[in-house]
Amino acid sequence: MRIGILADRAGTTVPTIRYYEQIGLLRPAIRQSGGQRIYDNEDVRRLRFVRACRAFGFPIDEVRALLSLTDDRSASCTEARDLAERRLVAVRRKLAELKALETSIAALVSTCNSTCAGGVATDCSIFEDLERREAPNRSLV
Amino acid sequence: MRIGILADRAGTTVPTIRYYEQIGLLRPAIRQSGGQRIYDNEDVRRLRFVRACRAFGFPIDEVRALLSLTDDRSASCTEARDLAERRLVAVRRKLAELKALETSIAALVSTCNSTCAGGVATDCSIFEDLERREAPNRSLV
DNA sequence: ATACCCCCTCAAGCCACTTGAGGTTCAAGC
DNA sequence: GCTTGAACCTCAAGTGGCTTGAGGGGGTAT
Repeated sequence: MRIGILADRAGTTVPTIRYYEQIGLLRPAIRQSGGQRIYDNEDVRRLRFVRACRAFGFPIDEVRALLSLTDDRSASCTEARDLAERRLVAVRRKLAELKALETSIAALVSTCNSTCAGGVATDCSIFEDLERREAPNRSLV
Repeated sequence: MRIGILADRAGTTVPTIRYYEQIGLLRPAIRQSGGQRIYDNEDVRRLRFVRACRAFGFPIDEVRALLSLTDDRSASCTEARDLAERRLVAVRRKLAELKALETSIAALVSTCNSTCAGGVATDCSIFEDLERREAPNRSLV
């Protein structure tokens, strides 16, 4: 199959596939006489796996590690589990940050609504709140 | 005061301040004879405001908008509130994504622990789960 | 032969900084 | 007055994970 079909089947885009090939995450595709890349069902499976890992938030380097684990009969399952566990910890940390952030922004909005809605912007409570900096420290998005 | 002091007082770094100046988020600093940037307390206030906005997750362009609102006597407070509300919606969306993600990854880990811990990596339940792609669609981090 | 879509490569752009190289300024101590 | 060393300067490139754009070739249906 050609690259556009692979992209559809794996739920991603053509440039992304070429990008993955370029950084060595997917092995170089076989080419037709005209230079066009040709893929098979195994490529669909691998690309889906990569996209699933990415959707789970694994960075590319960890996807690389996971990919190689899927082929390594000498590796232990605990390596995969440990990667997943570390991901889980990271996700939970981010979740806590984001919850605190949600609380803070909601407070920003509701204070403005109850004390100054419709007034002159320069006097808005949001600016006072932002200058007092009650925002949680967080890894900037 | 010099740039290093400003960085400390605003809880950020020297290169970040220069970067903000470069992109026009902070106005160009006055220079000493030797070329070194000099700041005053108003600069501390503005930089703190910028960092607070960033900590709240506002992208640079929105920080720019918020900064100009702080000075614009003809603007309405609702403009600031609307920006904050849109931010709140975005944060809540991300929060929902992250919660779903947490559930999925936790399932990944616990299935592995109960069915295959210590086995050969190639047979790990994590890979089966990832290939079945139960990950939520999400804006990739 | 023509139209048209899909494909190709290479390069640059995005966001918000961070890092590095290589050089200058300034305050303190001798 | 001289040396040291921290703090400063500029300019360029790197980070992650793609996306976008320019400019051209391949494949197939009419």
